[in-house]
Amino acid sequence: MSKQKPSLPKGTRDFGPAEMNKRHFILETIKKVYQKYGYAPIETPAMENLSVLQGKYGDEGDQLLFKILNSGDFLSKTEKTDLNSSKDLLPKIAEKGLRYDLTVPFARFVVMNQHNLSFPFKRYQIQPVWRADKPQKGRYREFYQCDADAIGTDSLLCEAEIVLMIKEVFTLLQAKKANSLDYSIKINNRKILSGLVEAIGQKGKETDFAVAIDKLDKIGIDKVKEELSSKGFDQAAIDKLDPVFAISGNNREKLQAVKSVLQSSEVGLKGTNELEEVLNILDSFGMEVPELELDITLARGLSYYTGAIFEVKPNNVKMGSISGGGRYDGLTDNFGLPNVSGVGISFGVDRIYDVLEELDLYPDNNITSTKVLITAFDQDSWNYGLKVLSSLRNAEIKSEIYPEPVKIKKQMKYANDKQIPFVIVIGSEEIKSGKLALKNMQEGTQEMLSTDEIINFLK
RNA sequence: GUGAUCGUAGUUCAGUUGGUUAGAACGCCUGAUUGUGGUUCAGGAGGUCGUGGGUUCGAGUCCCAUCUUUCACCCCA
Repeated sequence: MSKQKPSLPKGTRDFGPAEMNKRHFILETIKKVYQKYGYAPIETPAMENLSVLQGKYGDEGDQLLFKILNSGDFLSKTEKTDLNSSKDLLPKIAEKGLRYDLTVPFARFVVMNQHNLSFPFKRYQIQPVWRADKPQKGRYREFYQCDADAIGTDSLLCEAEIVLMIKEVFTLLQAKKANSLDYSIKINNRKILSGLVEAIGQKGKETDFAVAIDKLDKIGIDKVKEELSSKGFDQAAIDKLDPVFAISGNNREKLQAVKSVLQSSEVGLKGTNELEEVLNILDSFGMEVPELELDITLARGLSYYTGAIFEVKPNNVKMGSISGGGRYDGLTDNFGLPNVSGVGISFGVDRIYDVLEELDLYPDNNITSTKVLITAFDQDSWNYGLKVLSSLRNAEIKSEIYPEPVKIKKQMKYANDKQIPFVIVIGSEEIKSGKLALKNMQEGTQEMLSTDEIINFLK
């Protein structure tokens, strides 16, 4: 018998108590904001039928889906010739997959429950998703997304509220003011991108255009032009983009500049009008959002977006986007429910965790642990301690008793390791007098108090 | 998917041109302290050097494969 060392699948992690406390802080913050804006919680299964997932995320996305092998004798349904190609084999041996994001399962949920839902339907959903990616900085194979989506309305109020929610979440997360997260909420509209492609006479090449222009801040204008050229955009068309690359100023000024480039494109102008309306609504709220930045080059990879798109980028930490979203018109169409538009946002908890960790932004007293530990010298004291414990818990004081009356030193060490601030020591003298020793672990001081006095003190 | 990179005690890491019994710090356990943690002091336990092959009289060290880590590209939260 050889003992095997346990290990985790690539790109997955365990979380200890200290990490979970911080993660809960993030999750609770996001949840609080979602609820405040009228979103209701739902959950969907970890696995979906592959037919639901495939074809929604683009070719790259399909490759990153985790597939689940069919149960039983899965080979019995295959032919010898299927073994020649993974493409032929796959659908015969796997019909389920792990969810890749929360938006597509949500669209499925909406279609399946359309007759029970009241539209517009606003839901939030906080669950893990899985991607068969190669792990690297800020990239895991299992990670949590926190989505809020509003479906069944075209109102641009939803877009505006998304901006407000993003701002509120990141304001609340920065409980510790010593450092701060410098971030931008980037916004754009897929219709503007489509309009640009149309305006330069390259209609049909939207995807290549989006992929290339999205890299602008990373690789620069020249490289983007090179990439466009290599994707078959002719030089005259590329040159027409120069005014776009030159756009600067505040959000309103940028919008005006884009409009002039898009004069010939109906869809492009629709995009700029939508963005303008979002800015107007934000003004009506009377909220200043200096983090909001119109970025004509923002594209985002997911292929289902059709209107506004969002992305939140940290500026003082090297990390990809920590939040993203946008409007999608055709997602429920895939499942037989046309003409339903949705818009949503997703926070990437794992990346936000890494960013807050790097900037040391967690509040100091984030630990919700035991407040008092009862220790006992012998069995009689321990039995007495159970009554005390019961009283403490009835008074809603987080408390525990060391499970056995072992050496007091060991019990003390346990309290110390677990950072329990108070310890009650019970021995024969304490039982006799009814006054228990309450030790303050931080000060090292100790006083004799009755159980009631202890409860009043700790409450 | 492409290209690099890492792996030695619970943890972070040393380990010479290949050469006896693989070290340190921190942590852990025991005691100094039979009614008290965190400090101090003394002692102790703990490693088939990621895994599997190969070269060699001899491999932690060299070669190959594989898994894992980290990172860039592609793409993405």
